[in-house]
Amino acid sequence: MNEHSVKNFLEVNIQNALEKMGVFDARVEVIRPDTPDHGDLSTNVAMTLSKQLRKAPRMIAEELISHTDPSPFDKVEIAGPGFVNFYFNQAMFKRFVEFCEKPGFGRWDVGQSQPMQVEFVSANPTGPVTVANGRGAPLGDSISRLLEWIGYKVDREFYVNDRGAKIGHLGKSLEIRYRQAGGESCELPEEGYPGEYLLDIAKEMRAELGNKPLEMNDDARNEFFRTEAVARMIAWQRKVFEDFGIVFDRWFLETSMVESGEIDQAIKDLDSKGFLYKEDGAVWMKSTELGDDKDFVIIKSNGDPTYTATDIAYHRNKFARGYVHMINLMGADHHGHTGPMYAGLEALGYDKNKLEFHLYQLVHLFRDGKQVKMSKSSGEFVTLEELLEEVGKDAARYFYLMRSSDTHLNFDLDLAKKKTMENPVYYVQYAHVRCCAIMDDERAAGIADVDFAGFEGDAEVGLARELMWFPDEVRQAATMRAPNRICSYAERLAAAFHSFYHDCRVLGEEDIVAARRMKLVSSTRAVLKSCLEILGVSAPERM
RNA sequence: GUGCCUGUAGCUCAAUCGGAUAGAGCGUUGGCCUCCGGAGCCAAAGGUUGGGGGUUCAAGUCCCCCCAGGCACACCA
Repeated sequence: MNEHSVKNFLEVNIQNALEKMGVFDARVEVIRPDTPDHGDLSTNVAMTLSKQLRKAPRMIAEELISHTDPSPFDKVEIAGPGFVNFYFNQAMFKRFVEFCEKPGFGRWDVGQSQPMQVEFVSANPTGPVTVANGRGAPLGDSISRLLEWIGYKVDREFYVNDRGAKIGHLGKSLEIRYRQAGGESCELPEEGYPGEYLLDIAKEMRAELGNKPLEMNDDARNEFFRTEAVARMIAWQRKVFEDFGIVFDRWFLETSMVESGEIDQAIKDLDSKGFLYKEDGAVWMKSTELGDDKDFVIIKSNGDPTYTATDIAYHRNKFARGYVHMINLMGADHHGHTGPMYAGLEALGYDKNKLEFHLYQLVHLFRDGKQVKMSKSSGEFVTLEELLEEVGKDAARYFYLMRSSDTHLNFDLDLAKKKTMENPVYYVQYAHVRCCAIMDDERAAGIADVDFAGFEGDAEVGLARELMWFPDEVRQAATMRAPNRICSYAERLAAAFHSFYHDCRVLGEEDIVAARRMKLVSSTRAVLKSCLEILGVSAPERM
């Protein structure tokens, strides 16, 4: 329950009416009509109850209306096949708009402070985060924010694959770069990482440590460059995410599970449950017994655990931490990974419903109307860092978030850089700026204290009608893990405000009008600010 | 070949876990503003929701079959 929610408000009213009719178990759904002609709120409950009550929907609707407290409404109508449409009176608009500036407006307690975890990005520490896997960054962060808004305690986590062949190559590459930085002429191996970033890191280290690392014996030196490379890559990535407004609560190192024995233990447990067998020198998991379409390898014939094996151990570690729910954001290319993961965790007896894999589709960049080639060898930028430099944090985050994560994202760089109304992030931010401009005007002082009855006219009511949906939008967006819904809402609210701003003067009007409209302005400012906060976009006071 | 995602206005995308007449922005066309603002507002035109079946009071949404695009299908991570 949330007293600020218009949906909850009507749900309660309808539940009460239904109880008077002797119906106690109905699932009441409140719908926001697509046009004000259909009321401010609507319900289809008369239709859904039709079968159970063996009555025509319109008859149920009539009975429902006769048992409903009419005081909050101008009118209540039956429409179409049996919708019941509710039209708020002015006092109700006033009531809900007045919630907007209350602390906690839009927040819910559905999570009851229970711990939830969101793992996102988790890119290999072998290079910079790219624009493609960078989509997970604002997405994971905003989903986390939404979950916090509905009352969960959220841990943001980044899983670092700091083990295995690729990391070996990374360490080796760094060593070569280190030698090059010292004037040695040597070349990167075939599988090495050719990016300039390792050379930069090598130079930096060289300045600190001189020739010392090269004097170690082979094992110590390999280990040194490996761990040093990973540590410095993480530090770099962490910095980029911070510039993006994202702070991870935890960077979980895969190697920590080697030291703790968790990987071995996970494999042992899978074995003791009877899910493992040997074939072709490798150890396999019988995931087909759990409904998967093929078995997968747990231990390679060289004795190393596979990525899947360590990831099962990792998720087991997560489960042991007691989260009520875990979300794992991954690029769509990791899709094939979910089957084996679920199989492994199910085999170990965990409730797989607690773990949610959320896949996001790929990103395409467009510049000058043409798609930017994303190959690493091309000169065009591909890193998140470069994107930030080019379009700025606000536009980058907003553009990443404005589309549903399960469609491909066409990121228009030119549009993102435009400071015009075509650019949705400016459209929304500018609405906020306008609110601030009015409120900061010296004529604004003191006019808010006048009491008034409600809102008048299409522009005022239209804005009030949009404002009051914020809590329900938050709830819906959080439930669907869909920050893009907040973008849509913010754009609708901004549009309603720009329209209001055009039609209705605030400053200089007679007291009661000014006070009424100022209420809408300050409420809009508060709600827009909250929207932008969820998106991780700044809410400027002037532009 | 198998699995997943996508297909909606000229373009980019929405559409409340099945709701009413499928909506925005851009673009096009035409209007409005001596304003707290032009980084603005209003309006019009633009649709067989890829195609075909099915489920029901109701389908862009759910099920089945096609078509098209994308992504995966390793002893990589």
